[in-house]
Amino acid sequence: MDSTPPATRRRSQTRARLVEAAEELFVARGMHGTSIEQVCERAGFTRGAFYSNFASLDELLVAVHDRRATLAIETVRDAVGTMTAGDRTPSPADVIAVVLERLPVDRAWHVLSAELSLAALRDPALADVQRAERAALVDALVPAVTQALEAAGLTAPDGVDVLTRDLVAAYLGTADDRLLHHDDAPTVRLMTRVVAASTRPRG
Amino acid sequence: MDSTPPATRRRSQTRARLVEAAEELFVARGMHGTSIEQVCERAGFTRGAFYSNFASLDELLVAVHDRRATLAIETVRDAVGTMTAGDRTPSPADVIAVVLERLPVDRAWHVLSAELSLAALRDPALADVQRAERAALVDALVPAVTQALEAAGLTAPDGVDVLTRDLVAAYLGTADDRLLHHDDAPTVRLMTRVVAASTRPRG
DNA sequence: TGTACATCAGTGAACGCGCGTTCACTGATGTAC
DNA sequence: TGTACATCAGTGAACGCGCGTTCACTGATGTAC
Repeated sequence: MDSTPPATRRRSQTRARLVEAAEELFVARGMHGTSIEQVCERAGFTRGAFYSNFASLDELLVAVHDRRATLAIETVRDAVGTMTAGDRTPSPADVIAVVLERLPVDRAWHVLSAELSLAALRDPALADVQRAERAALVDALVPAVTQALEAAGLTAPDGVDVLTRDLVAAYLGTADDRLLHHDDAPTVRLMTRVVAASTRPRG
Repeated sequence: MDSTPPATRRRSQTRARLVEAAEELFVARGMHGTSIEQVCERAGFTRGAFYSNFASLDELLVAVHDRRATLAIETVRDAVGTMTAGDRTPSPADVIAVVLERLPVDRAWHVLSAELSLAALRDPALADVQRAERAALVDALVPAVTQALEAAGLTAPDGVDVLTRDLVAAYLGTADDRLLHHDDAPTVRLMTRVVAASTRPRG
């Protein structure tokens, strides 16, 4: 997307500040409700700095998402690591609870995902970004699900990766309800149903 | 939302033309990528006509959604009616297949829903619109699900409405995949799983 | 049914601002010696 | 370690356009008689 990689330290710091400012503004007002000038002003630069680092707002959106996705993956890995380190072996319900609790899928994440979804429906390059991001999230979750199934004495006939993808879909499909009602129950119920229907006792 | 109801025939025609133009543009360029001037130009009016009929772009978005939602509900009812009229009694798989085939949840619908989701996260009034729209869709589907369960000799212990809501969530959670990969399989699989986990043999 | 009148929906011109984009420049950063 | 120089990142002013918003107006629509 960007032709020249950030060479100097100064440059990468500028990029980082622009990306952070853009993230805050995109969440608050939407990507198309945000002007390049607003991003630069919040980051403490003049508009020229933007053009020296990015070609378009879309490119900024991708950078914002790269950052978010990286943080999300790290958080998931940490959560999985914590479960592994404990004495008790986790059940599927434990995994669902822990992931729900730790996943940084808050209002901000949801807003940015919706923005990316919209952009992806209009630009194939952004569709690839979205697909890659979703896949990375699923990959990061697979070990947790695998481990939980083993602990519970269950197998997933279609494969753990398929089950994990279904769980993420269930999670995202109930996102509107969850965020607007502030109630995890529908999400937990649907995810539990998915696990029940997609697993069998080991043997 | 709008203080004065469309009184005269002329007025309601103007509104309708503005709403249609807005829908096309919102789908193509996004709500915030669309200017009031563009809407008016496409509808064949000057900008004053917009201000004579709507207070803001948000109000136009609501009008666009009201129209879409009405059409979607009608389509679903027709599909349900068709199934009822036939000789065979439908199975759950039939219901899933028919609804998937007939639901007007194409790219355009998805774009508009994403726009509404975004707007709803910033404006409680729009969140109510979104909630009502989702609820109306679920309500329209409940008879089809009820009928399919009866035909298959199944009951839904948590209630058909809950199951239907889960099915819609499953459908929406796989929307990105479905639209980007042009593959219904993940959706069908997830919905089938939900039915399997949420029903029991009648008895 | 026709005429006179009142209402009001949409016109179109005008104002001005925010912002995208460009570009000659400056001063900060890194390098060679 | 210090100095001279080259590079290049970000500045800030300038240009102009698209568009939001307003408003006095006109001519289309509906009503009273």
